[in-house]
Amino acid sequence: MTIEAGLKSMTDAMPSRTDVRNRLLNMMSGSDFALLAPHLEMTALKERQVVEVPNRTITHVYFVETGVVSVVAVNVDDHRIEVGVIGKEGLTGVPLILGDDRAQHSAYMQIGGIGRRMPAAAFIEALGKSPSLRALMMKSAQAFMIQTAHTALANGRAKLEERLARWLLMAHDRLDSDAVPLTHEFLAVMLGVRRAGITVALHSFERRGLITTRRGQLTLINRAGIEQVAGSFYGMPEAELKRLMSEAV
Amino acid sequence: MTIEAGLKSMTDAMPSRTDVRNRLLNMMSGSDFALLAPHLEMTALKERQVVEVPNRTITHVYFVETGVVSVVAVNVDDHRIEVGVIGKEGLTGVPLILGDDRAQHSAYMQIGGIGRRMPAAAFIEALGKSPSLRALMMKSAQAFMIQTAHTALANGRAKLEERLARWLLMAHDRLDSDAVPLTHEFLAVMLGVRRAGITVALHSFERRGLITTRRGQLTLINRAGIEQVAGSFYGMPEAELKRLMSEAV
DNA sequence: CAAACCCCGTACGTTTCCGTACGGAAATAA
DNA sequence: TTATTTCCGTACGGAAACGTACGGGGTTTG
Repeated sequence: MTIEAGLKSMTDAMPSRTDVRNRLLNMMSGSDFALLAPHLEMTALKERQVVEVPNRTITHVYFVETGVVSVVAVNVDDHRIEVGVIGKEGLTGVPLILGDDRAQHSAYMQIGGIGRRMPAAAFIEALGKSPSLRALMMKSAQAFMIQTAHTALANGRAKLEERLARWLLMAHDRLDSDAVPLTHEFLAVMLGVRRAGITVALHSFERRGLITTRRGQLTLINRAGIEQVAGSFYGMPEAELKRLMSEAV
Repeated sequence: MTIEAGLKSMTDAMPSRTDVRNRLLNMMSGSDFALLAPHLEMTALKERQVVEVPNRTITHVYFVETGVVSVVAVNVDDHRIEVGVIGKEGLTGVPLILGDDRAQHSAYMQIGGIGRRMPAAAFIEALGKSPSLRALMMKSAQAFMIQTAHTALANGRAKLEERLARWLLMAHDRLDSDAVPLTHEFLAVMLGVRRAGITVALHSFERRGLITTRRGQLTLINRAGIEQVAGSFYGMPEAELKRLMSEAV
């Protein structure tokens, strides 16, 4: 199926489908891809690069291929916390899918990578033309919403170590390597806790043989063990994503 | 406009628009209302009545008119926390709007009331027929999503008193009275904290003249004061709801 | 009208995490 | 190489909320 679709898109002038690593672009029908392809632009997504600013119009949607986007809710009092992450399974600009043109949250590359982007207007136009594309994008939005709900659950009920484990697993799912290139400081911002709290927790993980650490980087070496730490705070949104995407044919 | 639309729908056999108190049903076009009306059924929404069960197909959508629905995320380990509330501004069954037929979360009447409900299948069919209805429902879904994101923020960063104040304000927005008929126990479940913690916090509110309390009920008597306690954890989702609904014409 | 139940007030020791802060080691810039 | 910056390890007192529990006063039920 993938091969067939890939070959089909080869006949188009636009980016060949075979080298696209975003899962949504991969799985959508050839005709939906053809609708988007003329507007897709390959782009580097550098660490800390901002893709959405709260209260501002969304200019582009980004189909992430490698790297991880953090979506961070911000208060007027500068309280902030991550409400979701986006990687190769998704795209930024979820509000556009629901007919809103503005970002409520801050979104930026937490871990650098690459992706394809297209202007918001072109994306909206394509959505208007294709019910099947719309359906797929809405399932993606739904998956993101489930993730956010579980972030709320974890924030309210889980301990620091459980939340940290959950975050590492979500990042790992979206990376091609076991290395997570992040400082304690940034992990702390995402989870809304002290930097020192992260340091201590990671130490504990390391002592238990779950990860190794270096300055500005940590590496998962026992994923199953980390899953055990996260317990039931990890997994449900991931299973739902799988379900939604398989339903989407 | 409302009058005109109201008169128009009077010509139909189905529920007259004038006595409908759900804001979405109020504001949608006469033709969209006509699309739904034949399937709408007036229904009592009793305290603790379950409207959605996790992992089960959604049978009906409920347009709430009075009362408050709690949407509660549940873990396999029975950790639970409220991720959103729905009142007269919205409807239950948000996943249906996004093309999913299942509920991820538990949803039940936290405060009893009345509403109109319709079978999921009929709702989906109506969505398929009317782009404008779809647009309105998606804006509603978007508003709910924003609320959930801010619940995640509050759960992660706010103190118990701030979160409790936020919850009381959100409930108050959806009630016609200043009385909130709830036990400490249920407030505790929603916020994911100890019952005793709620008791102490409410006491503090009462001492400060913000509320009065009775067994199984509390009454807001100084809303501005409660807003001050909630600080910036309250308000943003409410403002966004307003914006989204006014944009929706 | 008594028994049972539910709800609230209160208490105490404990856990978790915070705020803050300081110094040293590693990386980067000059 | 040296200076500067960034990042990490560690520490300490304190705040917030937890788990648990007990009793008493309302409210419902038999």
